[in-house]
Amino acid sequence: MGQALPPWLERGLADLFPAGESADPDQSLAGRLQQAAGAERPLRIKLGIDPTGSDIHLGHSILFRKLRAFQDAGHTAVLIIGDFTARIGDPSGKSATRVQLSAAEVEANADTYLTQLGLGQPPERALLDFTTPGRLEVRRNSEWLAGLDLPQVIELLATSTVGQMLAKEEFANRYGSGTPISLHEFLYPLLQGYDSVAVASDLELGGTDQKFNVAMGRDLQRHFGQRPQFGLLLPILPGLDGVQKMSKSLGNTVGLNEGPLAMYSKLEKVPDAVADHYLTLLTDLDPAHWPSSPRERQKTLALAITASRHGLEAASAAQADAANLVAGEMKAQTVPEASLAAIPFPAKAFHLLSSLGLCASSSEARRQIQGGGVRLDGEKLTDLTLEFSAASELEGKVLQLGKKTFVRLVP
RNA sequence: GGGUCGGUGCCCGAGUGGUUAAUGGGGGCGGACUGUAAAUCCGCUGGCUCUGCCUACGUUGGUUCAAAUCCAACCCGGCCCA
Repeated sequence: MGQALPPWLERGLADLFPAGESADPDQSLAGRLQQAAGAERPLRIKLGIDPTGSDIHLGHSILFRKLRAFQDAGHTAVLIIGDFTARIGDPSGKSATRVQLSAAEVEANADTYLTQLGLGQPPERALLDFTTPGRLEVRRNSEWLAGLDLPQVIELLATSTVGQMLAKEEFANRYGSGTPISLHEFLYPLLQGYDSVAVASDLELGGTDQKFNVAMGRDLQRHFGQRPQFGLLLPILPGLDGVQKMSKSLGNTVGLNEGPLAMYSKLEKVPDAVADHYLTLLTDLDPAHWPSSPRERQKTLALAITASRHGLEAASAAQADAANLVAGEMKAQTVPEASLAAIPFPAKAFHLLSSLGLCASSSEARRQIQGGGVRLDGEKLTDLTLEFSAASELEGKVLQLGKKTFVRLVP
């Protein structure tokens, strides 16, 4: 009989492989943990991130939360910034070839990522523990990938077959539907797998869509004479629509950078069907204490998640504000401010909306006004030609777009 | 390399010489409704401080009073053959 895994590790697991029950440290993670504890050697937990976008959202954060849990248990997080592989583009979950990024873009994205993960902040405020010695290694895979020579690349390619590659679901779908697959995309799983070799990983974290790549890491570690890593996969977080995965391109995300009010008011309306996933994957609340009313459940998860990012005080304030705003009252204290300094006066009302970034374009702003979606201090604007002659006319007023976007105008 | 089909707005997809930013769907945004949401119904969905002016149907040129629609070259892709 094998030992049980600790609850913090099991929470929210979608897949763990190999999942042997024995005490064999090569087949059972419980065995491996025990062996590590006995040898006082922390495990090396690999998580690769693809710095292709600049904003981290809750969907990403479930992996970081798990990585943090390993850190807090004394293990070493090996965060691999895929600066080299980002220039290829991960074909996972993609229906088309990804755009390749320039080295400069990738580097800028990587910096933004680390900042959002909490670089420079104390562990209690940050997503990852950046400060405790021995808990974090940040590596870039260009360190080892950029220097590979052709014979080494060929060795990598030789470990896998076209049939294996085409067995990967995304490739199969694309091939089957006639969507182009460039040859270099086959290199991605191999290079990501080689990352595991380069950092001698004991366990790799990933979403369920990463199973192929994580398994590839095991194959390559074996090929290069290393002990293969465990693969620990977490579910893909459904987005705010409750159906598709959370993804920026689908517009169903909650960004870690969002303010408390925006975060809370988005989260309090996640569809009931996915509320439990959010509670499991994004909070530490004990399921025994989850409220039974669906509406209360939404509020609980929204409060807990917002608090984990902004602190309980700010989250509670956001909760109160959200209730007020929905009730149509204008009491919010935490309405973000927008400066009028850059607006040239006289200014048309629709120009104001686009210049302040509430609307994507001034044409859209006109349409919103026509559609009755714009209010100033609670009063609906209807006149397209409305013009303000000076900033002083607007200072201190609250401009509202739709039900959830508010901005307090300041000089 | 050869043959063949194709590249339309955020996405899919009509249109195949003639008012009009270009049918329809999806998605998105706004309004009503509601426990927030969903569902449903309604409106909007290229840009511009806009009673008008720009830019648009792969790219560049051409034919024409007039082109997304015809012609040419080029670029990109699918399929079949090599």
